[in-house]
Amino acid sequence: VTRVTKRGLAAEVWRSLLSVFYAGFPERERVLSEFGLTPGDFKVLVALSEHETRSMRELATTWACDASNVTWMVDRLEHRGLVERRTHPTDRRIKTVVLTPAGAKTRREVLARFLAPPADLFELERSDLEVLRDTLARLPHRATPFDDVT
Amino acid sequence: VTRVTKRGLAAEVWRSLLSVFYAGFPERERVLSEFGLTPGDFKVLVALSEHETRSMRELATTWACDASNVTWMVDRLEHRGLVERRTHPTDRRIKTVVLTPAGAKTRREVLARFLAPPADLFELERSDLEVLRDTLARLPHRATPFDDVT
DNA sequence: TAAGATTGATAAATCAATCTTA
DNA sequence: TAAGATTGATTTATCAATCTTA
Repeated sequence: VTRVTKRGLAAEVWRSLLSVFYAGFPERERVLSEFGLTPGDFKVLVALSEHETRSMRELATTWACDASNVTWMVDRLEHRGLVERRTHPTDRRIKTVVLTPAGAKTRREVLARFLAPPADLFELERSDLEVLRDTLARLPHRATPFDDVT
Repeated sequence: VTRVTKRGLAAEVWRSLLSVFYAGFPERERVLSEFGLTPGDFKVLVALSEHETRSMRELATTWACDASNVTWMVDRLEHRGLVERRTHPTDRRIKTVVLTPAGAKTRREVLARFLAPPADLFELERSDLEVLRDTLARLPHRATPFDDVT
């Protein structure tokens, strides 16, 4: 009898998932240029939410990029009127970044495109999708930058 | 009775998959800097395989980036001795990019890290992983740039 | 004429200081 | 001292021509 290791199983599953992600790569790039956003701009928009604010440092660690990069990305978004810098009420070192109404709108629109399930998923039967949903629900829950988007 | 649309189901599934994908983002960035590869370098390495060659244009369309960008990325990799440019046998306009033995080795090593399933997947029971594997196997098969990696 | 690739100019991201406040 | 953020210099990536071959 063939004995498939748990590691082997996980590897097969991960391959399938990666192929779905990579298939959508060109489309995601198109969406960004449609909205006139650089990958960096997008990262900042996503990491912010309409109800929570983030500091420059938090934005940098969220995306594993340099703090100076965040300064630059927020500058661009601020000039476009999509975000604003505020000074932290108690710690004057911290700059807090908040979405403007226009920024919240852009964020909703671009995320709606990103969060739309890829066409391949619709190829599955309804019952298959239910199985996937129920099984994936048992994964440890990880916070995402788009948890607030409905 | 609540009626969940197929679209709603797919959206839930996609959210779960995205959260897994985004959780691994910082780690993937770390791997790249460990190997001294820019995201562009990585894209070229992945898109090549040990048995197939790709033209500059094919590399550009695979990753939805500009052809001039590919010129630049291949330059860097060629200086590091990881790839070589060859002239196409019949069409002298085309430059074919091939992996050197060192490039093939680097590609295997970095892909081994990228293709390693994230720790969260191992949190699932063996039976859950089997269900995922079998269900995902019914997705339409899409070629990935790493199909050749075992 | 058009496709493939490169070059040169611009924009964006990263790295190494610097400045401010805790 | 150290954390948070910014500035300036360097590296990468993108955009607009240019060059070569089909």
